[in-house]
Amino acid sequence: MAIPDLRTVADSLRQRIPDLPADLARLVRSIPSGQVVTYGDLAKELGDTVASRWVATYLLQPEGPLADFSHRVVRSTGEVGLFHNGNVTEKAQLLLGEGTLVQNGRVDLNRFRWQLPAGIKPLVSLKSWQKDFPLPDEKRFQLDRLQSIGGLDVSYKEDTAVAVCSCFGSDGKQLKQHFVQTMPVNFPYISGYLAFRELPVYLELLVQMQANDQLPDVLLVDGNGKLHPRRMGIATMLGALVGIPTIGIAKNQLCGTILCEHLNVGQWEPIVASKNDADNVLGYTILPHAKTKNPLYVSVGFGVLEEAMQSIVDRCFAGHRSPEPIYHADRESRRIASTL
DNA sequence: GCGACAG
DNA sequence: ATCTTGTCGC
Repeated sequence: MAIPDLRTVADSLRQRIPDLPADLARLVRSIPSGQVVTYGDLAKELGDTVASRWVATYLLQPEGPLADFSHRVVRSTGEVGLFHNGNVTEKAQLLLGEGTLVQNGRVDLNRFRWQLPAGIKPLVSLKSWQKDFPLPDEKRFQLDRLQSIGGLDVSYKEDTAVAVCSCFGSDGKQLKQHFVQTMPVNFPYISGYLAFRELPVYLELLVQMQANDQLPDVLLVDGNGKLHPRRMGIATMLGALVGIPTIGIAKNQLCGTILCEHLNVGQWEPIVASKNDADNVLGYTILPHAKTKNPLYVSVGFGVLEEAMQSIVDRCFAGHRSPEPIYHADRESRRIASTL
């Protein structure tokens, strides 16, 4: 696959990403006085209950934009729950003032629960996009012609993302140069949907690198590839969008089952879909060195076979937990974000 | 109460 | 990811 014009790719991707905070705001404002919904009701209406945590933290922000409405959102047990200003008594008083009975700190959901109207569920659309994500023909990856390895990571200063791509030689240890891209972010972090938060800034970064004719031969991405509930983590989506081989490198396990009971340093151990589906290898876990007891979770993104993936990642280990290109991108993006 | 979810 | 004081170890 030839590398497409990334300006076009970046623009069309951004158009397909929903405005989740606006969708949540519309739902919360639609709750009538005298009625309540739960955090999970809102998440379900957005399309995935996994978004419950984001819904709760968003509504509980101290100076949040929905402060005038969020008292109508309670826990699934009926408990009134926390309030954005820390004053749980005020939340109960506001509910009582609207005619919503609060007894022993709880609302009777059978009586006061508002049925949110069924609408377009943005997270359902994103899930089906991931499930059917178009995977172009993979360029035959030549390990012996590998010249540059890029490491990608993002840090944040409030709602500004700072993405860095650190370019290393094929030895995986020598830094050649690095590129930086900053962009405001709107899409929240929701487990399983990381790509929709971080792809826009990555693509803008790669647009810049393409203009300088400095795109690496392979990209190590902070996050997962195939090791994902829908087998479509950020590394896979990014690789398929830009036509560059990618590898996903995560510091925490998102899904899957590790069959072996003990990890030996430097040894690649498979992560399978489940005990019942033990032939379905989604990725690998590896302990980079004896100093850390925390392993990494590595999976194929796009356009790389597992053998080449292991060879590339192995040569990038040099005393840190993360492969050097990712380690450098992480440190540099964090440093720049802290100056904003 | 338990499980628990990349960044 | 970020927030955040002290603390442990090389």
